[in-house]
Amino acid sequence: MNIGQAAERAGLPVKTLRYYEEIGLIAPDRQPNGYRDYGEAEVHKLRFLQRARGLGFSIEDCRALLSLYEDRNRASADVKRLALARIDDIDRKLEELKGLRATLD
Amino acid sequence: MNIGQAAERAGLPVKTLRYYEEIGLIAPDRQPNGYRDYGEAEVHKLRFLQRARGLGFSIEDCRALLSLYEDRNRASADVKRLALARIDDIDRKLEELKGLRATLD
DNA sequence: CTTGACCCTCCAGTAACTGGAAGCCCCATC
DNA sequence: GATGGGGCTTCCAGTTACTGGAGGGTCAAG
Repeated sequence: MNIGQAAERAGLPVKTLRYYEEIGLIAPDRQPNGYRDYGEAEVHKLRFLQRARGLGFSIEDCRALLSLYEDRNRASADVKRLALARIDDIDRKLEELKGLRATLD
Repeated sequence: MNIGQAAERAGLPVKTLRYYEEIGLIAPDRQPNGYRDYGEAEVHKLRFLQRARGLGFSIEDCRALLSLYEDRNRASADVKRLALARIDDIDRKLEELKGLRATLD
């Protein structure tokens, strides 16, 4: 699918998808006419990025999270450690959000 | 207190505190020697900023949240609407975080 | 065969820091 | 009272993660 539809489905601006390709995060195929060609897998990852970025994870965090996501079958110690660390981050963020919400409420 | 201690207590780099002053977010007094002088109220707000920024709220969001925080007694319709919108944001973020956590888990 | 909505690249600008140079302030120690 | 170190000041340049815009190609519809 073209970049516009992929962007729409991921909830991200077209510009951001091009930027993600530039930095080597999500590299879609190209159609014969030069247009980027996104598949379901790409859209899935883009959605993941959209959420993670919105929650304050850096691009480099996301790159690591994505590699996790891709190699979920590979169970290296590194990958496990990373996953656990991220889950800790997330739990901390959850607590913070709850606190923020309570303050506002 | 000096900027170093305030930064330490807020969990933010010294540079960031100076930046926040520059953009008019948190403006501490000055000591006779020209050093910035942070009080408890400032530290409190800085901690709030630290958390909200880490959760992906923009500086402008934070500026609004802070004004909310300061005028919590003033109950204008605007302020209420803003608070409710932010709580919605937070609830959405909470859901997203839970989803992310589940994926990783 | 033109018009409008897409798409492409490239380059410049913005948001929110981040690092570094050059220099003042303050306290401790020789 | 000079001196050394750590923390403070301003200013300016660099980085990250986009964002906007110019200039131009592509494609389906009329």
